[in-house]
Amino acid sequence: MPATPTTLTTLTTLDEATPAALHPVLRPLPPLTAAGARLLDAASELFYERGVRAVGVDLIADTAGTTKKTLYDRFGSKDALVALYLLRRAHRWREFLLARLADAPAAGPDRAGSPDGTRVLLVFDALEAWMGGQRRGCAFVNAYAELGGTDHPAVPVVRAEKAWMRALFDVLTGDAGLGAHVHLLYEGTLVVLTAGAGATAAVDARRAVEVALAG
Amino acid sequence: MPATPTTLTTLTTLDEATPAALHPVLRPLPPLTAAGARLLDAASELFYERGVRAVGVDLIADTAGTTKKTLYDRFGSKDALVALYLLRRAHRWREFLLARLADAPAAGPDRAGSPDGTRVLLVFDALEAWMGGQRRGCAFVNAYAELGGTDHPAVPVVRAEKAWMRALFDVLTGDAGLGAHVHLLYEGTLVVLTAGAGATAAVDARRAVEVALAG
DNA sequence: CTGCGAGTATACCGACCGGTGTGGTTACGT
DNA sequence: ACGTAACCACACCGGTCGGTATACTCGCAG
Repeated sequence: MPATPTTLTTLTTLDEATPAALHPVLRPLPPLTAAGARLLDAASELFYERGVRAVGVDLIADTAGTTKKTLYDRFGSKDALVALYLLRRAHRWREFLLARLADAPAAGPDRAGSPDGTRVLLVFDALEAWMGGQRRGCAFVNAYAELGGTDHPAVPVVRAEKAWMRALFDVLTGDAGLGAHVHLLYEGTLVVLTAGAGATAAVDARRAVEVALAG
Repeated sequence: MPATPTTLTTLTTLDEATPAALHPVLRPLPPLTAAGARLLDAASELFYERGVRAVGVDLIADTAGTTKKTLYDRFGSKDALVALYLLRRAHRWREFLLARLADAPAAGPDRAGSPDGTRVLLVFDALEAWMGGQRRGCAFVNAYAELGGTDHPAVPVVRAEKAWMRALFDVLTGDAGLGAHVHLLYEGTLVVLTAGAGATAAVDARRAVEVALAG
């Protein structure tokens, strides 16, 4: 029984998928001052590329062209900055994804025999475009790997993001079992794209999704 | 094109799955002195539970009831100790898994219509037994999350482990496409078991594997 | 008896960690 | 003219990081 509420599984249509209304952890982003925005930008890139614990606040402040003082005035702590980094990334990924899905024909749920290029496959297309050949994988999985055993404020953000993706696949497929199957493929694809030895993960994933939808 | 050789994909029978012969990275484990074994044991638990970067060498030496001097005399560096931790874990997981598979009927490859309880499902049973309700997930994925962007000696160990699992699924299914599908489900299951919000990952995975094998 | 590998104990190193404090400079709203 | 929020520069804090050095004890094989 997770600490965060799981009202997400009641999601039934894409229109309800505005994250803030669905999950208190996925609150709207706070406004940022000029230096604050530079700090969050610098921190986001450094955190993603090198890991959360490997990046110190001095480096963040220097990269942003500002000072530690300003960092702590704006964000209060490094932990809060980490949580905000993941929160903003989750928002941006959802916007990126929903914008692509909004252009889809999107009649009924995606099942066997639906028109080619189902919305589920669009998610995997979006994932590939989002990743763009990067080798650092899923920011949420990475952060959880570093912080999972703690009560760090970023942990519930990670769980909320994963729950939202699962709920999205449930909606797109109209079937909880199928949604779970595709969600497992989605998470597996992210891992193999990153730490896998072969380069065929993307095409493997597409074929697997097609098999799952046809089953 | 990964730096490590990928001769693993030529694996065709389970008998060839002795890791040392297959992949130079998965070399046999070096012998350990008494204090060395205590150090590696302590380091393994601490690394897995808290993450590689979050654990200092002082803590490892104290936990093992020895000193930093001995640690550096035996292992040379923290990086080498980390790589050895993952290497030993990979060996133990493979032994655990292959022992369970050796008891299976194991006629031909697992496909649709094969006897209930295929060997592929045995892998997922073994995974669940191996994890045993832990919430810290895959040690290799976690380590890669912390070290992936570097040239740390543990990185090739992680890639070799993932490549070996992929090759194993290819052998068990007798079909590269199907092996890829099941491997994605395997990696996804590990992630969702760990960072997922719901507790149904294990049963979801079993059902998804059955669908994949039947497809 | 000697040499040596293993282990213990402890002190030390420079670098970096997250976080705070002080003081001063802009720009803006009232 | 005044207060205030945002920002910068810089010094400082205790603690921890990975790694090294010195000196000593023990068991064992030649």
